[in-house]
This record gives sequence, C-alpha cells and structure tokens, in this order.
Amino acid sequence: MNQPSPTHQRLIDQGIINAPDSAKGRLLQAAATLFKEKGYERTTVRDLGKAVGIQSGSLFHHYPNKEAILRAVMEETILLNTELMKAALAESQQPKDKVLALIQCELQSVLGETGAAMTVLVYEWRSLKEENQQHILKLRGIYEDLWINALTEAKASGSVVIDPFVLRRLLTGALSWTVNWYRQEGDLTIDQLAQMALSLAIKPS
Amino acid sequence: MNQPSPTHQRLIDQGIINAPDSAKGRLLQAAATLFKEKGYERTTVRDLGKAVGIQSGSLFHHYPNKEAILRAVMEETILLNTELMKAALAESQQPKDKVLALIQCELQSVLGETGAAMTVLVYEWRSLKEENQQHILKLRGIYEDLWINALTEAKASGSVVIDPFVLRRLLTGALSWTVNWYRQEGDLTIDQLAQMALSLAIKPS
Amino acid sequence: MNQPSPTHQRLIDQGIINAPDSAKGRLLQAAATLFKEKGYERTTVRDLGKAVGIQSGSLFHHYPNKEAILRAVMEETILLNTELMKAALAESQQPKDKVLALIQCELQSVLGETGAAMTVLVYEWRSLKEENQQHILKLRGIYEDLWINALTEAKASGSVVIDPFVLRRLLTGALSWTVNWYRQEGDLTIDQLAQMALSLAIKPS
Amino acid sequence: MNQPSPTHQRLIDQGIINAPDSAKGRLLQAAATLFKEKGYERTTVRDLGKAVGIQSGSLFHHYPNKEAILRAVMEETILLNTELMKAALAESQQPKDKVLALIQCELQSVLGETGAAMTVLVYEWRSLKEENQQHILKLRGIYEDLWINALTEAKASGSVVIDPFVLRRLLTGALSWTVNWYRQEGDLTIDQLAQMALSLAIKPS
DNA sequence: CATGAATGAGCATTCATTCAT
DNA sequence: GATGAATGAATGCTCATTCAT
Repeated sequence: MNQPSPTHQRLIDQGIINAPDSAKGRLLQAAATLFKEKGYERTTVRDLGKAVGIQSGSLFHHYPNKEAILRAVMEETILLNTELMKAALAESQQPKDKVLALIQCELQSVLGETGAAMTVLVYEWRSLKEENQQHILKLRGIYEDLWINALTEAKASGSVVIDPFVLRRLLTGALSWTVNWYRQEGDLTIDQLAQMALSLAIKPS
Repeated sequence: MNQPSPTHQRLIDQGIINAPDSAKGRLLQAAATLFKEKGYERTTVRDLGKAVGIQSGSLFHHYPNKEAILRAVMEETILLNTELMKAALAESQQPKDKVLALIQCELQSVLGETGAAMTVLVYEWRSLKEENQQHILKLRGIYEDLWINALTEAKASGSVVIDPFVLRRLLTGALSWTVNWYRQEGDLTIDQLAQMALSLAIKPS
Repeated sequence: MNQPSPTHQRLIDQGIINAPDSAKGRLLQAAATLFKEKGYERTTVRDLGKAVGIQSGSLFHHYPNKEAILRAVMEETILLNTELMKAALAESQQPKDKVLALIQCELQSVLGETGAAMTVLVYEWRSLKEENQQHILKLRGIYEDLWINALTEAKASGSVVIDPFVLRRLLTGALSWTVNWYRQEGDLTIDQLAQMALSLAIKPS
Repeated sequence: MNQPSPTHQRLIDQGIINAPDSAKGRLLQAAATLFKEKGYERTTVRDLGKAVGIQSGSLFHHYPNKEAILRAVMEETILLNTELMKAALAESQQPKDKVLALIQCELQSVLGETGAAMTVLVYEWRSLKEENQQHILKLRGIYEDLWINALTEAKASGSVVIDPFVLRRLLTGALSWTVNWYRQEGDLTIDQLAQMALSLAIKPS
C-alpha cells in the first residue's frame, strides 16, 4: 500500500479516521472490500473475522454490532474524500478547473484505494437503519455542497448550461457507476476518463 | 394500473411474460417492489407471500426457489424493455432522434411502471448465482447492442464525440441513478430530463 | 409380470387383496418399491403420484393418508404370504420338509416379486403409529405361529436342538437380511440358499 | 455408565473417538439412541438438541450438518468394534474359538452399550449420501475381513461346511436382528445366545 | 483483548393434506 | 374420480450477538 496522502495523514493524526495499519483500520478496510464484493447482508461477521485473523466474537470488542462497522466504513470514507476534495479545490482557480478537479477526485475515490468503501457508501445505503442514514446523510451534505457550489459557479460563468442540481445527480450516477466497468489495466487512464466526463458536463468553449 | 402498451400486450400473448393480473404476474410485481425497497436479501419469502396474500410455502408452487423469482423479475423486465426500445427506434430516423428515443425509453423504464424491476436488474445482480447471471447477461447483451449501434451511428454522423462504449457506460450510470432522486411529482418532467441527458451526450449542432 | 399364483388369485377374488392391475394394486406395488428403495419417510406423496401417473392430491381418494398406504402394503403382503405358507405346508409331510418349505417360502417372499413389500414390512415398522402396529402385529402373529409350530414339531422329532423361539428369531434375521445381499443373477439359486439355511437350522441326520 | 474398556480408552486417547463424557461424545450417544428409536429421518435436530440440553442451532457448532452426526455415530462404532474384535481374536487360538469370540463380540456390540449405534449402522445406511456411504463401507470392509478370515479358517479345519461368505451374511442378519427381540432382563444370557448361534454355524464335533 | 461455545430468532424450503372446480 | 393451487406446520440450517473463561 502507498503512503497515505498528507490530507489522509492529517485526519489520522486528528483521530478522525483510523490508521490503515491499526486493528480497527484493517478491519474497516477488510469490511469495505467484503461489503463491496459480496454485499453487506451476505457478508457474515465470520467472514469479517477471518479477513482480519480473529474470531467473529472478538469483533464486538471493537464495534458494538455489525451495522456500526458498515457505518464506520461509510463515515470514514465520506470524511476523507470531503477533505481530499477541499484540498483539490484549493489548488484550482477557474470554475472549469474546479469541476475537473472534482471529477478527478471522485473518480480517484471510486476507482482507487478507497473504491471499495465508496461503492459501499453508494450501494449499501438501505442496510443502515434510519438513524444511521441521517448521520451519514449529514456528512454527505457537506460533500455535495462542494459540488453544487462549483457547478453553480460554472453555470454562472457560462460553462454549464443545465441546472446544477440535475447535472450533479447525472454525474453522481455516471461517475459512481464506473466501478462496475472501469478496469485499471485497460488503455483508458483515470485522467482521460475524467476529461471525457468533463466534456459531457461542460460546453466546449 | 394503466392498460399495457401494445408491445407489452404482444409479449403477454406470446407467453413470454406474465400478465400483470395473473397470479405469477402479481407476484413478480410485488417482488420487484419489495426487492427494490428492501433489497433481495432482506426481503423474506414471508414478505413476498404477504404482499400477494398467500402463505410463503405457496410461493414454491409457482417458482422453485426465491432466486428463481428474482431471475424472473429481471428476465421479464429486460425482455419487455428490449422490445419497447426496438419499437421506439423503429419510429426514429435521425441518429440524434434515435439516441433521444433510447434515453426516453430508458428513463421511462427506470422511472415508470417497470421502475422497480429495472432497479432490481441493476442493483441486485450479485444475488444471482453465476449460472443465472450468465442467462441475464445474454439477454442484457441484446439490449445493450441497440444502444451501441445507435451511439456508433451518432458518432459517425458527428453528433457524438467520445467513444460510444464509454459514453454508453456513463449514460447507464447517469440514467439508472435517477431512480434514487427523480420524483414524478416535481417540476421536472421525464421528457425534460431526457432532453437534459441528451444535451450531455450530443454536441449542440 | 407372471400370472398370480392360484392362492394369490383366490385372495383377489375374495376381495382380501387388490388385483395387481387395479388402480389400488398398482399404487401399492409402486409404494412398496419406493418405500423399499428410499424408505417411507423419504418417499413423498408426489413420488407416489408420479409413479402411478396421477397428482399427489388424487392419492387421497384411494387412501385417507400416507400411512394408510404403508399399512396396506404391509397388510396385503403378510396376508398373501401367510396363505402361501399354508399352501406350501399342506404339501409337506415330514417336520424337516415343513421347515424347508417355510424357508423356501420366506426366501421367495423376500427375494421374489413381493420382496419390496416384505422388506418394507420388516424395516418400516417404526413408521406406523402404535394403533397400526398392533393391527399388523396381529396378522404377523398368525404367520409366526406357522413357523413356531413347524419348528416345535421338528424339535420333538429331534431334528432341531435349540429352542424353537430363539431359532425362529435367528432365522428371521438371517432370511430377511438376504434382501441386502442376494442377487438373482449370481450363481446361487434361491433353492440352494434355502438348503444352506436349512443346514444351519437342522441337525444332519 | 461402566468404565470404558482398555481398548475403548486407547481409542479415546488416540483421538480416534470422542470420550463419552465430552460434549461431542454425549451428542453422539444421544444421537445413536434417538436414531435407533425413531429413525434418522424422524429425529429432528431439535430432538437432538433437547437430548443433550442445548439449542438445535448449537449442534452446528460441533458438526456441520445433521448427516455428519449420523456419519460420526457410524464411524465411531465401526472403529471401536473393529478394535474390540481384534483384541478378542488375539486371545483365541482354535478356529472354533475365534468364531465364538466374533459372535460374542458382535452380540455384545449389538445388545450392549454400543447397541444403539450398531443398529443405526445397520439400518440407517440409506440416509447417508453416496460419498459418506463409501467412507463407511471402507471401514466396514476391515471389520468384515476379520469375519471372513476366521470363517475361512474354520472351514479349512472342517468345523464349517457352507461357503464362508454366505455363512457370514446369514450370521450378519441373524445377529443384528437380535436387537429387535433380545431382552437383557430375560432368562437367556448373551453368552448362551452366542453358544446357540455358534451351534448353527459350526458342525458338532 | 481474545476465545469459542452457546443462544435464539429467523430463514428458505418441504410436504402431507384439503378442497373448490 | 381427478386436478392443482393453497395451506400451515415442521425441518435443517444460518448468523449476529453474548459471555464465562
């Protein structure tokens, strides 16, 4: 595994997310992978235990129940990716550049190391009970605001023609779906794919 | 419930899909709704039985097991929507019109009466075992070919700039995701949404 | 299938057992075969229905429940074989000849056409409820009395040395077990086998 | 319960069979008893659980499925009784004594403490699937070889007149059937019964 | 912290039996 | 008599969770 990015390291140091080499961190990583591959329901606590080398009963020393593990996977990934997006935005000036930065960021999240967790965030929503859905929804709101702001700016500047809310939602679907077909090993790089996605969202100028 | 479309009626008459008011048809409709709302795993056969007013054991008079119900939901919806798309294409001439027809058709499928089944088709894939996945995949291939052909034509005519395969996949995500946010009751009509989606795919000319 | 023996035919004419080509007769024959092969519990009424070419529900026009079918299989075979033994005894004079006749008769029952039913009689005892067990037990008593009488005579004549009751029970086991190993197609004929069994029971004189 | 015999204790110490006072050992003992009394099919996992004082679900902590319990019952009893027979043979010199030792051993197995398990071994054969039948068959082959060798020797010495294979099969039936009629409380001791069985097999000399 | 045996509610599925047609 | 859809109780098995050690 690569070194965590500075942003990632900062969140670890602040105690906001678990270090990937800690017991909890490894559990969450394994959980994300299994939840993505088999689905939350079909992943048993025994599967989780085996993946990190402990008995299933011991998981409950770390998290009070299985759903808390799912919630933690979602929470950490949304927090991390929000910060990564903020950092990327900070380096972009033009509205169009900001949109590209967001697209690149989201594709990296979905197709890179946090991909499993991002997929879980998108597809295992129904497995949380109401109360936990609300919690994640709030965090997700912050993330989405970054998008809406950037797209609204782009619309104001004339690069975007359709309603930013609708556009964001169409992009959400298009980008998150890539996990189902994009293969790292193929000819298409993530950056090329980002450019193609950008070309849909933005009028050629 | 509305009258089935002529295409729908034809498939019923041919014995390819079950009439919506038959025992099996009502079961499949209920199953699609429950599978969409709660997910396949979390939907019990008791839930299914209750939804159609029979005992859970009686389900097995119609289908040999729970997975066969999921498969039938997927199979019928893909067959129906393939035929609906063929019918819509037959009425369009220009490449651009064909793409619009496909977008409208897919949005109708996802957001209209077959929406639950379409959502299940997209999101419950993993719940089928290999063998049944293959079966559905084959049917899905026919459906996807209609898209690829239309987009390839549109590219040849200059309306589309990016690779048809990549474009189709971005559109698949964008359109299927609408089920998670589009509300019939709102201001945005499905046709308006289709136009907006078209504007992403097609260069203004 | 061969012609029924005169004794068999008489019992059919007297309405004591069902003709093998009647609906009930064919059902009992199929039931005996299936009960022997798969066991009573593992044989479903659907299996029985399929074997005679009707729906499982229709069986209940002939017999009030599954157990009644088992009981009828047992009842008919014990009645028939009791009569067959009586007929064979009537043709034997010497005590030793009578014992041989009984052994031949029982081996024919177990290894011949009624073999399936006889095996069911021996091995599916526990599947009857108390009340039906009593009924069969009474019929079986008549059959066993024929044996005990013959063996007691043979003991009186000096051909048998051990207690007739113990001997009968050892023979019951030895002869009924043949169903598990004897093969009609092999070198050993049923008559040779009967002679060998006789040589165990009877002192050479 | 009596002390286990030295042979029994040795097999426990070698980890080949479970101690009768261990959790698994008590389960197997209870299973043998229930399988004998009610048959394997009619014995539910809830019955098994109740018999050892645990919930039915907890059984699957010890054995992966119900059939594995049946298999273990059969496996342990055949292994134990094979060793007991070897030990008994080791103390006999004359062919006739060896045959008596085997008869005594088998009657002890069938009528004594392992009686339930031995009965299950004989009568619940069909409840195993092919693969497990093969496994038990192999173990059973070793046991049967001891018999065939002893009877072949006895034939060579003139004490036995009929074919050893046929004789063994007749004895198998006669001896295993005793479970259906022999009562410990009656006048007949197991040793007397063994002598009577021997008198069938062996010519008086 | 970790283990692993146990819980107990829940699951998909089976099947003898019923009954309107 | 026969059909076949429906019943409803029972079955083997799963699995998140608990807890004494």
